[in-house]
Amino acid sequence: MPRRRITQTDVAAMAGVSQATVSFVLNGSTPAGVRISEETRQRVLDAIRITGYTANPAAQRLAGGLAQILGVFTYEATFPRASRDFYGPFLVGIEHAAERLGVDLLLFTSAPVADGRRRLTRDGWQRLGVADGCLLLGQHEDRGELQHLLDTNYPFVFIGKRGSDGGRLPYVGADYVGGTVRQIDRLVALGHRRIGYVGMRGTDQPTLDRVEGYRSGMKGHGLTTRFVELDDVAATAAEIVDQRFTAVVVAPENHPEELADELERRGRRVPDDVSVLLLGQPHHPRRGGRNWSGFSVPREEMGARALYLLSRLVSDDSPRREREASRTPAVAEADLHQILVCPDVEGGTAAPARTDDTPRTDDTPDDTPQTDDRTDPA
Amino acid sequence: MPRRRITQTDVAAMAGVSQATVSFVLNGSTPAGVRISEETRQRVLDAIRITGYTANPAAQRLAGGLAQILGVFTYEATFPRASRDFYGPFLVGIEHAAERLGVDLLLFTSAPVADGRRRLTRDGWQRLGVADGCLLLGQHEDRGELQHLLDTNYPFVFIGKRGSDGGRLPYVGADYVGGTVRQIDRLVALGHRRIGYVGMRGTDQPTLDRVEGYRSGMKGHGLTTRFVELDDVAATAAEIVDQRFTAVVVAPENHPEELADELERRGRRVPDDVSVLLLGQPHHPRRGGRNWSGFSVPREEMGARALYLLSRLVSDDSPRREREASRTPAVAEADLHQILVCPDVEGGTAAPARTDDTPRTDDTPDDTPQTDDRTDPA
DNA sequence: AGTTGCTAATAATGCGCATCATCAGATTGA
DNA sequence: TCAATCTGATGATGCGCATTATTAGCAACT
Repeated sequence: MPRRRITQTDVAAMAGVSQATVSFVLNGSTPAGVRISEETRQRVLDAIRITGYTANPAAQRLAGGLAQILGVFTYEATFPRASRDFYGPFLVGIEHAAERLGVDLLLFTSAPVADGRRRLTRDGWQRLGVADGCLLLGQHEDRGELQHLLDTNYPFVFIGKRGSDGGRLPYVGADYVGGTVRQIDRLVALGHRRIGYVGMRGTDQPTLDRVEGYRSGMKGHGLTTRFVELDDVAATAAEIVDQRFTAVVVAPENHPEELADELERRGRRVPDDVSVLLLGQPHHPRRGGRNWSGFSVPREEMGARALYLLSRLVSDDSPRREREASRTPAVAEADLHQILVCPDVEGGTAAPARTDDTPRTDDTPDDTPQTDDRTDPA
Repeated sequence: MPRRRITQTDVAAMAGVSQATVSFVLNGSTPAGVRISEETRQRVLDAIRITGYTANPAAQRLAGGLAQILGVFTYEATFPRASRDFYGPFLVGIEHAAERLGVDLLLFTSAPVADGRRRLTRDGWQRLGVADGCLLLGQHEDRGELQHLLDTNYPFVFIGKRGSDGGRLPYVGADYVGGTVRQIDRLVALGHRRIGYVGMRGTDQPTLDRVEGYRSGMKGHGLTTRFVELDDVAATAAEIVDQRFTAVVVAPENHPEELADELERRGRRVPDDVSVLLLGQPHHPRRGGRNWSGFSVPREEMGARALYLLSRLVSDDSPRREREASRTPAVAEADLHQILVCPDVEGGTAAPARTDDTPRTDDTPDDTPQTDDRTDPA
């Protein structure tokens, strides 16, 4: 029935104590040697229960406390739909975690968008302050933007592995390397030897990791790495046919659906003539699309794990936490960088190599030394 | 480079004015006859530009201003996935609108969840206060919860039409009635006469509206309404066969996919023998699912429109707005209740009635008076 | 009796901002 | 020339909370 917000002062009045006492009771422990008797504590708790008091997050935050609000900043804009399809699952995981943690989520949709990318501008990061901490997702470029966060000691967690610059940045990533290695293993087990990699020359972490996985997987079997990197899907398909690949691994951003169509247009059936493994989920699942074999990125779990991690960082950073630092262990160094397994997907685009089609009929690895199509720094 | 937040006081110092002056400049107009000369105004704006100042939303909100944060409360929990699939599109539209409005979104994931439904408890609504206003989506039950919002004059907008209780509640809904009527029209145009309705006895607004649309559509053509309301999908299919329906309209929550399978198992092909029109989108689109004919609910647009409406209500309610109320028109009464058209979807589950199969071969409406399967209050 | 030590609480302060009440100085009117 | 009016700004206050500094009360020593 109250027209006005119920404040700590209201609760205090009802319990016959001061506002400060209510605050102390709510925050559990006693900052500077302040103690509250069990009796008054109960009286205050009763008053809270009766009035249905809940803290005003804005005030909490302003006073330097925690508002139980965690932020989500997405570098990619929500539109066009494409990115939304990709980020949706992360959000689902994040929301689920938020539900379990009992926190609200703040989506920073106000940040200015320039050519499809959202920027964390100098002033933009000030708005992050309403939230106790923030999740960052997507490829970002600006190094300087991050420096601010580091400097101000604002808690944040990246979703997606950070490579070169990642030393001090907490993140939850996916094991693209391991996932890709396993795909090579699968193909080899099916008898494939001429396995191509269709990849963009992106410098983003997932691409780098997939390439690394491919290299190391092929090397492990003594096979030669062969990259196909053409802009045009049709040209790529032609190249695959020319090179007599019996299998290719493809990153989702390389239009696998169209690629398979092109292959079949050239008389190569998938997977009968050519196996195609997808290194991640299709970006734009469409009606009647193929049922891809490959691995999947545990996006929901990544989102959830990232939020849990953030939540722990936040409580570690809170002033209260620093005082009791000795009691409970802080977030372990090891937890700051989490890499999640990308489970294999059994679809319909992988099949045993056709022995009459492969250059060699025996099962032993191709051991003729060949030069790599690319210079390999490793 | 600043370690600390930049505040209005910082800006004021740089511009050689008082903090209050900065606030006035930022808020544009002059609350109580306060005037700022153009010259100082420029000096302040320059200082803001140089420092990259941005208001602290928490402080703004605490001081009774607007934080440029709009809330989203979902009555359905995010998990299980089902509801997420349904609510996702709304969120997409909402996010898009938020981007354009330059506001952040606060998702109230902290509200307690009981058997899949999130509750807006007495204390929970206090947390809404961080946001300037709030979007409510999903079926809610508790009348009392809403009363609070009304009482406190907190701006909010429902997504989804409000029926009985809707008089004073602003909402953006979908025209289920009209959409359903059009489906009947389509079927009749295809020669169908025995058109059944497969519906749950739900009392939610969409269900009520679909039933109303079906009734009025059938009546318009002088046809008899025939409802099938069985718990079991198999039994429903059997009933459809028994009744020799040549077409049925189905609500998405009634497992249309399974229903069609059951029909075909009974030797009735869809759409050759029985046309099936879906009254909304499939709730769980699955790989290789049917390409449904029917209508679609413009969920993204609903989300976006709702946020725009909310944004306008918020600025109307702000104290500043009330002062200049005479200058710009407030939100018109008419805009408070928006009903969006549900566009037809041309899928593959509608076909002309097979004349050899229908009880009558002529094209004239069935005019033999028959009693309704149900009592029709209309 | 006076000092120390301890418990249990309160008063006071500030976070950053919006807003109201006030005020100094310039201009006008009689 | 002195009050009345207008212009352009400032000071003070409070939003609701966390936190620090302070105090009141009381038992235990010396």
